[in-house]
Amino acid sequence: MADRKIRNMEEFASISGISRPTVSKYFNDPDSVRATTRARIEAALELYDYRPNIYAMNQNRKLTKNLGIVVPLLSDPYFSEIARNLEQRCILAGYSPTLFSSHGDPALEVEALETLRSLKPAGALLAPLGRASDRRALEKFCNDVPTLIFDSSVDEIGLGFVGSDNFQFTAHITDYLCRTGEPPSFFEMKTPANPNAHRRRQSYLNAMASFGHTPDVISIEGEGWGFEEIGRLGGHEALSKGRFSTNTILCSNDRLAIGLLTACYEQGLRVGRGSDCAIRVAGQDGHPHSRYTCPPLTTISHNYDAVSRTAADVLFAAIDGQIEPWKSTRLEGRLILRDSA
Amino acid sequence: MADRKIRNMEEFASISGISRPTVSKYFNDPDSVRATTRARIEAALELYDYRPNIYAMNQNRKLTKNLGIVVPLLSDPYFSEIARNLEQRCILAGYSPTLFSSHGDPALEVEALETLRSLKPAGALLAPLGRASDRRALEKFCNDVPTLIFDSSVDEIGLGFVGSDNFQFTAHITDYLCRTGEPPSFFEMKTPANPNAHRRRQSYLNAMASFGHTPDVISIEGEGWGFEEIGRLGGHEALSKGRFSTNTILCSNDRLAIGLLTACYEQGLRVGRGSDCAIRVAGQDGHPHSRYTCPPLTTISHNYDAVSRTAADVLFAAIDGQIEPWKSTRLEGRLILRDSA
DNA sequence: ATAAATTCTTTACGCGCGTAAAAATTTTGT
DNA sequence: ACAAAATTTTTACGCGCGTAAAGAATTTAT
Repeated sequence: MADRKIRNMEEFASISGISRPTVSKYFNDPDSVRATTRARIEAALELYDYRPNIYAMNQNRKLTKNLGIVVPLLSDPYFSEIARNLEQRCILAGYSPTLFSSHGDPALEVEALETLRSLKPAGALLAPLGRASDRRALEKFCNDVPTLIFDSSVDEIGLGFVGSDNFQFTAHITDYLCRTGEPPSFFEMKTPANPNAHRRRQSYLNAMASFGHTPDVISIEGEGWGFEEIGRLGGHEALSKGRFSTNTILCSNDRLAIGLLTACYEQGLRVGRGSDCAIRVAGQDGHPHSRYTCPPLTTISHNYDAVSRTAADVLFAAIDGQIEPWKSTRLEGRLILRDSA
Repeated sequence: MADRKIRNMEEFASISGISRPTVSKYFNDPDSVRATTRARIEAALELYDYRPNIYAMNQNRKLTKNLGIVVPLLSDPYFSEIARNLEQRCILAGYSPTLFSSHGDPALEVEALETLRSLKPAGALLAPLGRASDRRALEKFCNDVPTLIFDSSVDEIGLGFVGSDNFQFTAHITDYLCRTGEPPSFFEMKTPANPNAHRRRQSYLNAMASFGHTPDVISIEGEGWGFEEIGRLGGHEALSKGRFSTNTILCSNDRLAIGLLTACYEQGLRVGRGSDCAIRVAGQDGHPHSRYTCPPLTTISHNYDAVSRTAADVLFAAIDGQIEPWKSTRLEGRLILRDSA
């Protein structure tokens, strides 16, 4: 590899003996130039390894291939997992995804959207913070950029919504718990960040009513995104004050359940469905970590793959010009039976 | 807020009655213009909320304020945590960080660096994949962009290296384990992705030798970044074949330990330091999740804050022109005593 | 071989902004 | 009120590339 440094397309074009517009055409679609010129360009590419500046490229394109992916919190493995999945789909479809995390902060969420705007994206996949989100900012962004909302819905903005069917989630796992033991108490945060939490509580209430059981909701204090610690502390308090009316606890999400499991451990309570166990604990989400708790956590899992595939497909279709009315797609979860309940 | 859409700085300038170069100057440093003009601009800003295109801005600057942060795998909470920490420091220092994940793939790591190049970054913070990294590509990048390597070192490239003192880590926790019970066996992956693993094994061997104990290294099979599952499977095999020579196991990292804890649970082994426990398990890293395992994991924790602060400071200093010779900074870890060992 | 079709080169402009230099304006000092 | 100093406006070019149009060159068809 010759080590002369190529500064721009102009230089690369002249050094490879091809005109710049043709080189530009090549980079937009290698098949759009004659085979012989393509070969010449690629030969030069071998020698000088030049790459067009992606940001300059997108500056003057009518339709860029940029996509934005915005998630509330990358340090939550649930989001990092789904973000990774989405990124790969975008790349496979020929787009250049850029990932943003709101870090749980509504101001940063708006910031991320503004930065994203500068990329002139062809579209965006956005998982809003939820309750705390700046609705107006999101809506404005959706008006300018084809945006698919996923994970947690915010009004009827954007191209549509793709997420999990939280009613089905909770109904399904509540049903399972009722059939296999005492009906569950419901363990949740009093002021959840995510609107899905409300759906889950409601679904729990519905399910319990339909089975003829008395519901028992324990709403614990705690702000922010440190769900495990919130669950642990709330769990300690609830356990020591005997606030659970049954021996079965359905948590609003897996991270809360993980914290509760720790609280149980710390109180010497054996968790599981064996006769030697004092308590059953179940979560919701199918969090990547739930397999490795002790005991492994029974949960109802998002269909990660289907959610991200559907979300990506809807966005790609919209970018390709297929206009569809706003639509909400909610995918069912899969019950994962493990030892905790 | 008037809802006329501003397309570019030209439009915003004319609508606010200020010339574009002055507006440009304002955005680069609001204090560089007269107070009255600043007020006029900001008044217009209230009305029309325009934002300069960040990518166009950086196109023609000699020194941008862009920074790149590249980590091997965002779905590992260790990296997402340190990435978040670094991002905030960059923002506070007035930079615009962009986060990239290699997703465990060397090709994507190179891709990320190439994309990053297009941003004309003032600098980069890079945590290499390790063994699998394309050394030459990294080196070339470091030659062009002031880059600080963190977490795992690769030769003496870039401005320097900041990470944890893996020798101290393992020596310290090995010492603790020896003093409080049986000397530990060492549980690791045979082909670890991260070079730190080798230092930890070596340090374990050294420590055991210095205490006059016979070392016992169990190297398990497994490729990739699914450490928990690797640890669980390897743990099952090692446990059932009786390959641990003592009742104390020091894992090469926390994620492996988490998998091993699950294996212990599944084999009905009680983990902890109580007399009723069959086995002690310790990890290394201070993984965000280690607090919530059952039992909570004894580990030696990275000084996340100091690592990221030092890394950021070294980079900022270099960007500000302070030329220092290449230097490796390795920070000590803090022993976190919990119930598992 | 010749005409038609395709592809390439040349030329030129645009994206949204940084930045430099000279001219015009405003502010400051006295 | 006046000159000096500080700021702003005007003008112009550059960053790295997309893209359109017209003409030149090459390939394909007959």
